Amino acid sequence: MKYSTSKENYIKAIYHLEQEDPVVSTNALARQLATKPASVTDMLKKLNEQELIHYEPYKGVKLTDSGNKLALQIIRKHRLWEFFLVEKLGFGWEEVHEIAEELEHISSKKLIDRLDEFLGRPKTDPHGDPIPDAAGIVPKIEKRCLLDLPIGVSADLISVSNQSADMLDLLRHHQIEIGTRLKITNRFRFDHSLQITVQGGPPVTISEQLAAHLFVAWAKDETD
Amino acid sequence: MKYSTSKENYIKAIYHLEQEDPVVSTNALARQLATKPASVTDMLKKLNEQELIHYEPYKGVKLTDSGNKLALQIIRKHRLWEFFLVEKLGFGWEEVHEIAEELEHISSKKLIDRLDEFLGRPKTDPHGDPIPDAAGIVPKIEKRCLLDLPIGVSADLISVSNQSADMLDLLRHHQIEIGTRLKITNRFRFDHSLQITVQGGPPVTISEQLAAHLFVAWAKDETD
DNA sequence: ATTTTTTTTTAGTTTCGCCTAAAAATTATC
DNA sequence: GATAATTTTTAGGCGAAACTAAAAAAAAAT
Ligand SMILES: [Mn+2]
Ligand SMILES: [Mn+2]
Ligand SMILES: [Mn+2]
Ligand SMILES: [Mn+2]
Repeated sequence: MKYSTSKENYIKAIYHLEQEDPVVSTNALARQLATKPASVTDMLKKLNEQELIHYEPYKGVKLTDSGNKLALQIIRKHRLWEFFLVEKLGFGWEEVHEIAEELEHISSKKLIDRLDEFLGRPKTDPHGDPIPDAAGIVPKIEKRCLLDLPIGVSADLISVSNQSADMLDLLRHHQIEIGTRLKITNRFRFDHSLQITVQGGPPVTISEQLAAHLFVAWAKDETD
Repeated sequence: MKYSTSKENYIKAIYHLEQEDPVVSTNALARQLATKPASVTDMLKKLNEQELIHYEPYKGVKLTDSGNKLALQIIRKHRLWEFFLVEKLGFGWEEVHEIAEELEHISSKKLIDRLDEFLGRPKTDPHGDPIPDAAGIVPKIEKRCLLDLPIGVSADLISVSNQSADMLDLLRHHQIEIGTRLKITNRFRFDHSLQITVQGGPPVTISEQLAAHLFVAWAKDETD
């Protein structure tokens, strides 16, 4: 089955919002898709008709199994294209999201499987997000928010949960990227800002806001 | 300026039809785009409004300079993606046209220039058609129809003017592809079929129909 | 120069995806 | 529990891109 770009964007948005709250509201969707609640209601009726979602008026929305499967296919395409753009074409990781937003709607299944193979079946995209495989299975990645990292423990940056150009600019300024080793050396009560070291370099401070978007992994017993 | 997929397809179709006849008819466009003449008339009014074409009722249509420029950009994208699909992802040359028909509408200019660089700035696509450069300049490729090749002169296959799966299947059966060396050993008056050798192998016969879609280049004095 | 045929345009609909404004349902507050 | 605020849906409409059927213009044939 083939769906319009617009429908695919709705399904993907519902998938992402479901991660926060298992039942998705009309308003939340309208915000996410930069559209109006009335337009969302229209579309929800159609998606319900096609059994991609479970929808009852006033009761919010959930993906059906086939909706979920479709969402994962679109996310797979999005993240594989992002990987291609960064690794093969040399794009900066803050430039790729917008382009992938278009490429994710190219319909050929064979194309995406060949691309996956060509790229070496990557497990994560340039923002550290996991890439679902052809069967829709999402590799589980162990990660915790940087805010939860104990002082003095080294951890590697696994992913970022905000991919705005502004945030990624800031990260580049601190010379932080996916894979960079971070260690918290101090926490400040007043504004919850953190003093950290980057790759063992001199300590710098980052805001709570920034830290909240950084996700890291560390070994349980590693206290170097 | 950004145009809809539909408008881009019209502009490209007009460009291709102009190569045959400098003034393009409503019916010819409808045939090419698999749509109805009435729909074409509707669209021509809009394209005229946007000054992509010169259109007067009943007088046919021509691209304006900006329409021509746009057509070349779309063709550039189409052919670069086809090259990518064959050379990097290992697709057969008969599979790529349909996928490129979608990819050609991805809007990022930077993407296409990076892709061009990544591919090594190819001059021709997998069907032997020239790829316009970023400025819209089409490399001029010397070629003549195989039907015009004198008997006994060796020539290389430069391009094919039909990319249907059926025709490309037939070529594969004869082990003919772009770059293959061909020589005519006999012409038959009755049906204008040709006896040819492929890469110096044993002679085979091909129909006039097939030969009409094959374009070759040979040196003036080469008579080996 | 008519008449016939073909091509093209106009008129009127349809579907999709969006909008605004107003109504209805739900949720929060007093 | 009534009232107020918020959320969601309905009603009506719009632009894009297609369609069918009918009218008009152009081209071909007699
Ligand atoms: Mn998208
Ligand atoms: Mn990403
Ligand atoms: Mn196309
Ligand atoms: Mn081609």
